Amino acid sequence: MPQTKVVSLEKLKTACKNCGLAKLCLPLGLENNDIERLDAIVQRNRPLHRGNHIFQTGSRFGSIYVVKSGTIKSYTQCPNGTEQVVGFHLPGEVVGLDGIETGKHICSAKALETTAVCEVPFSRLEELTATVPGLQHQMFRLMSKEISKETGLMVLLGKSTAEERLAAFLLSLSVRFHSYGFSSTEFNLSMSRREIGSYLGLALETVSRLFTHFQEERILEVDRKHIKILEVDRLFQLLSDQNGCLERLQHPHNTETPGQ
Amino acid sequence: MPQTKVVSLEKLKTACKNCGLAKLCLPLGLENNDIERLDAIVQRNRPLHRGNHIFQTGSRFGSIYVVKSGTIKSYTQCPNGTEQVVGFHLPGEVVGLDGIETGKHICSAKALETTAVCEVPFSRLEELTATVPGLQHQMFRLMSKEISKETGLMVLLGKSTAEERLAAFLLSLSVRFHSYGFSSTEFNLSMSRREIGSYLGLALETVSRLFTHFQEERILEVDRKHIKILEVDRLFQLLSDQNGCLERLQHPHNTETPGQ
DNA sequence: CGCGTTTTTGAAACCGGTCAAACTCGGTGG
DNA sequence: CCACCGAGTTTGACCGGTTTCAAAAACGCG
Repeated sequence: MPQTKVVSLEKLKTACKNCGLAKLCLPLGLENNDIERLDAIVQRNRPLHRGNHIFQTGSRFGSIYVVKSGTIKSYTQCPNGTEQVVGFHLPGEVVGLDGIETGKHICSAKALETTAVCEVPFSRLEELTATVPGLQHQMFRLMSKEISKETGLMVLLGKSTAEERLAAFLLSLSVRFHSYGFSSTEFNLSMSRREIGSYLGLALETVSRLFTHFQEERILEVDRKHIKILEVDRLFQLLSDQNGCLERLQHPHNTETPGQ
Repeated sequence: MPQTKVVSLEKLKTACKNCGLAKLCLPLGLENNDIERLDAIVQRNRPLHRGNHIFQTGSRFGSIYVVKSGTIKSYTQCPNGTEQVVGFHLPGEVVGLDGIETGKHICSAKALETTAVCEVPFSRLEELTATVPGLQHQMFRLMSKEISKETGLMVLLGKSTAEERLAAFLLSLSVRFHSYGFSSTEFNLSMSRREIGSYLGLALETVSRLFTHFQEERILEVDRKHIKILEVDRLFQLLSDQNGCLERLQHPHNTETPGQ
């Protein structure tokens, strides 16, 4: 392997720190200048405060966003006032793909805590994906992953009990935190019980009861927003008993290299 | 407008008849030879019989498929034997996008009746999307639509009652049949009560009861697989009462031209 | 015609939702 | 410094929609 490859990887790591989207390029070994070109179109906005919106339902779609730190909640507002959470986005994850089809966002996205995002203007990204073939493939993969993730959630919401849903949710968070370099067993929930419930199709009281139940069972230690997972295996058991198919669908983060 | 444009549209219609994917190009006005190139990579396989698989869970991903006629069901098999339906695909709709990310399909797809599909080898499609910029955008739109559709279903499964789910399902079928040139008020269900229930997260008995209930209410006429919608408005009412947000999410088939 | 599959219908059990009240915590202002 | 307030959470009791179990009926197919 020539020296340029090493330099390229070094560049990549820097770019990766700047913007989670660059992670996409890693399996691909893009050329030096390609990475710079990707990096160049990324806009780094100032951090969002709790409650700030990235975009709202119906607003014009122009960019996709990569979470650098913090948490983004995407949700829809029903006419009767209640909101329905459709996703939580952790560092490294992408928000806003829903708007591509119609040119308008079909849901709103707001920060649950102080959050930094990278804005990637979509038209400029498309120019780039057209000229960098590997990048196009990565975009397809990214969107395919989003589809798989939602399919998994569908299965969860369609078949599972409240217990299974919360277990799956906690494991999903655990896996995702881990893959982004945080602890997989101890973390803070940035969302409320109500928001978890909305996401999982449960009443907030049910979520609360389940947390205390898991604590009584010594599966978790719960202190308000702080979660410590004591027995991951028992959480997994709760899923695999009924819905083994979830493991496949729910955790698309065991990213193996494609076509290999 | 020059003559070539007219010829182009003529070609398009032919291509459209051959393969639903070509529909994607319509809003774009692709050049003559571009359409031919798209058309050239499409493989037309012989019709599938009821029960035949297009692909199965874990099999290598190589192509996406466009339904020409009939119905495809995509589903996952849980280890305890029960299956979970994750989608029904009508003529004009695409199957197999889930496999792009990992290179393996995460669900199985089989024909519910005699069904014809076009096979589009993905690597060749990618070559084409890289050289035909408009086609790339259409692919992004297609995948974005898939994401929106699943988001809508998530909301449906998370919040709604059994009645609302079946109403949404019937309306979704109605809209889709209509947009593909069939009657929007009278059609045959190619799937069983059990499959509908699995898809909507309900027991098959519940689905059956709801059909008789809708019939008693004179909203539907049901004769086994044959459905006649008597009062579309009342079906819509069932949704809008609680979940007005579904209208936006559930029916991404009101395709307006993007960015306009 | 007879068999198996699908659908319908009934009755009982249960999970989770709803309503209501108590409690905790963080923040604010007297 | 503490009393107060409101949002978020916990806990309890009750209710209702769905599931489950069971059996009969309808239909499709050989």
